[in-house]
Amino acid sequence: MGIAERRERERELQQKMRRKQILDAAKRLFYEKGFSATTIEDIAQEAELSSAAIYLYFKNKDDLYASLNLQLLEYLSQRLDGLYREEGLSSEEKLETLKELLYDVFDFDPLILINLFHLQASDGLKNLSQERTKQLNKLAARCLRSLAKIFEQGIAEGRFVEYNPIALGDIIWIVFTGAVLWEESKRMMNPRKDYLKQTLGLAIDIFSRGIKAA
Amino acid sequence: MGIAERRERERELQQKMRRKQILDAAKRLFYEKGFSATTIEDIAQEAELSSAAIYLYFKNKDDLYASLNLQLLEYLSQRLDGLYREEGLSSEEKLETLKELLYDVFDFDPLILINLFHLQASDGLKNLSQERTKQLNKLAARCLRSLAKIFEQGIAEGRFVEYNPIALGDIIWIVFTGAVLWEESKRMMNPRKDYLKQTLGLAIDIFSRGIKAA
Amino acid sequence: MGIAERRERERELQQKMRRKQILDAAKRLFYEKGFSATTIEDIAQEAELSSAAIYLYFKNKDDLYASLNLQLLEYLSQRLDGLYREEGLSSEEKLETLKELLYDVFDFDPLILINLFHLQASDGLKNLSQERTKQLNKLAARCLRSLAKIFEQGIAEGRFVEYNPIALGDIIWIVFTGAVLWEESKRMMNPRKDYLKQTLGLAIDIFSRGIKAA
Amino acid sequence: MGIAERRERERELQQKMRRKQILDAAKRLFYEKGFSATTIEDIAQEAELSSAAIYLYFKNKDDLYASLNLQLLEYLSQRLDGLYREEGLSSEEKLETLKELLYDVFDFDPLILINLFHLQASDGLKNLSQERTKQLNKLAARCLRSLAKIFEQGIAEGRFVEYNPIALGDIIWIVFTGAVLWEESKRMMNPRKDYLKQTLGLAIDIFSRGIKAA
DNA sequence: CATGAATGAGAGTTCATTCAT
DNA sequence: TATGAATGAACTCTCATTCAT
Repeated sequence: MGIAERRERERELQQKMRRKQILDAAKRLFYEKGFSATTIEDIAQEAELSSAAIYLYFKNKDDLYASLNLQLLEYLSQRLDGLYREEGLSSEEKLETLKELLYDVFDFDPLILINLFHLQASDGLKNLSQERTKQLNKLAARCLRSLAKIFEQGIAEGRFVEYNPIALGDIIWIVFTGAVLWEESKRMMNPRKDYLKQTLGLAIDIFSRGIKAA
Repeated sequence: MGIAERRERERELQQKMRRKQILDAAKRLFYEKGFSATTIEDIAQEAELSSAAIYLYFKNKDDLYASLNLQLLEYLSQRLDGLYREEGLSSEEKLETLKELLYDVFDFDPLILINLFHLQASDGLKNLSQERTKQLNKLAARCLRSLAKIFEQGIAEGRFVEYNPIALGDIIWIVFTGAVLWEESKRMMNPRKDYLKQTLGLAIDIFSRGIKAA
Repeated sequence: MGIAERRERERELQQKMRRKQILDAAKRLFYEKGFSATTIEDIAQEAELSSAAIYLYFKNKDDLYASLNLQLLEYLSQRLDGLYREEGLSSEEKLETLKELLYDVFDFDPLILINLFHLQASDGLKNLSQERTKQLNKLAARCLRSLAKIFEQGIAEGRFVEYNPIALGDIIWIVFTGAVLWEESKRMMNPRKDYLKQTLGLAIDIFSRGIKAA
Repeated sequence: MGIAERRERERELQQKMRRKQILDAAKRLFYEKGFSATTIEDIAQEAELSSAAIYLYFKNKDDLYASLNLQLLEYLSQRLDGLYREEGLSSEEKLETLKELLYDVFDFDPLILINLFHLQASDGLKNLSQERTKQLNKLAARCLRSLAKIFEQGIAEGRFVEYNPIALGDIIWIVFTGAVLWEESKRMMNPRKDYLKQTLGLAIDIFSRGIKAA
């Protein structure tokens, strides 16, 4: 039984590694060539597998794509939740920290993040299965809720102007996605330095000043 | 001669109408189903033509797509340029007007605007012809320049904090695209009311407060 | 009535010129790009007409192609017939003259001649109407008969070895077509000087020596 | 290991058979209907495969066509080279043998040979990839060189008149291609007996007499 | 578990040809 | 007579997906 168990565990590990292998390959390719221009065959080659093998790990192309994004959204959601629950920081400090956090998340995996926003921004969602869409939405909603909560706090503490905290959360999200996509789009034309950190930092600074109670 | 001339004019009018007919059909479909999921056949049917006829008016699918976007970008570019050159308004008033302007542009043709941002945000650009990409970039650059100029003015007048005006222009652009895509994405899940105007308004208000010189 | 007549004549002249205009354009294009790669639109543009207009003068693309070839075949047939009937020349002199004649025909219109042999050599014939095929065959047969007759004479006069004159005619034809196509094919790779005259000359010289009665 | 090896071998065999299956189907169809009138679908059906499957074995239609021709050209090239290097034969005997050899090659695969000459004679070459064209030319050049060498020998031995051996090689080639195409073209009109052997034989006999040193 | 082989379905595109004007 | 506009019918090629092994 011990043996069977070990085998079982090994198999699962193996499976997870294969999945990761495929996801990594896909991530790179989707980022480089875009979703529709990336073929399963491409991914298979990059992952050193046959294209048929992909289907052992993912139901289909869309599923693969969504899996990719869920991963990061989960991470982001956790980080935001953590920030919101952080006891030792004032709302203003939290906002300051948010700047770092968002850039951190981007830095953690820029490719996947851009993929995520592409998904949000384009065809992607329309061809996804209901179930996947639900999952993605649930996570995105959780992220936004965490953001809103931070503003709620600040308002309650009298440090922020009394705007609708949900709207404020949305705006942060908008700035984040907009900035990532925009800087990415600029980089596509002219792959120079990466201005995201600066742009995002400035945007959030201005935003902070803009909501600070007089 | 009069006859020939009239015929000529009529023919041109006819042509323009056909183009518009096709562009309208395409716009709706791209918006509904996304670029790659929309077939030429779909567009042709929607426009009540044969698919071969589409090729009389557009070189290929990409060309059709780009035409769609150029149209609006041109419009936006003109409006922004107009605003920048407006003599009677203070920088602050211009910022206030910008809010309206952006919403106007969205209202003028939401479908096409979303298509435009999808293009920026996704696969689109990668598969476009060099020439088209250049055109699009040129127009986008012009928009951004107009935005930057407005901030330049405000800073020169001492009304705005001395941030880099180009970066400020970028941030407005980011907020605009981000907001349109985000509200759109929300609407896709749950096509309720349209919150863009409010969200965009609030974002720009906060932004204005944030850059106002003390 | 005189007027009507003149008009009638003018119209016919006009028609003939248009036909020629089209045939010339087609000839050049078929030669340059090959039959199937040449579109009616191409021809129309080259002839400064609309593609629809082509159909006023030719039933369809194949018809146009065949017309082209009939023209030259007719010319060739007449020349060969003339040579055969020539009274003042011995069979050997006729063979010598044949050399010139063939090169003349080529020189008269290389494009069309190559087209003709392409037609013989490739797809062309298979998609032609029965009627056209018949016409072409009749003319080709007449050419070959003339050639055969020349050899018949030579044999009767005891100057040529007693080979089957029809076979000899075929061989001349074979050498002619083969040489034109081969030199053309060489020229396609490397458009240098034109060796046809030499090659053809040498081939026929050798052939002459080969059939000369001892 | 033995098993893996055997499987490997079996797979390769299978692959080769499929390729041959396709090539055979294509050969027949190209011959019957010509290159451009033959669709991939036709070939697929004849080979009892899906049209998509064709693309597993050949890059595209042109590639398929060229493969067909390379095959035979290679064979011909080897045979000619062998003849040229043959030690036991005099130049005259080699010429005699050439007659047989050429007919042999034709007999070996008339369809493919005619396809080859069609290719040389028509559109084909113009739409082929540079690389393929090069390959074909290289082989054709090799054939011609072998022919030229045979004549060189004969001239050196004083058995042939001192014509340019390269030109003589060309003429043989011309006669061969011309004869194949011409007899084929006659057969197309009237599929009776096959006179190629006779015609070719006679042509080369006459040619031999024509270059024999006095 | 992994894969090579195969395919169905469809996409974009081209073009000879027609027809109202 | 001439044409601009339109189209039907193909054709080549691609790709996600399946299945026997």
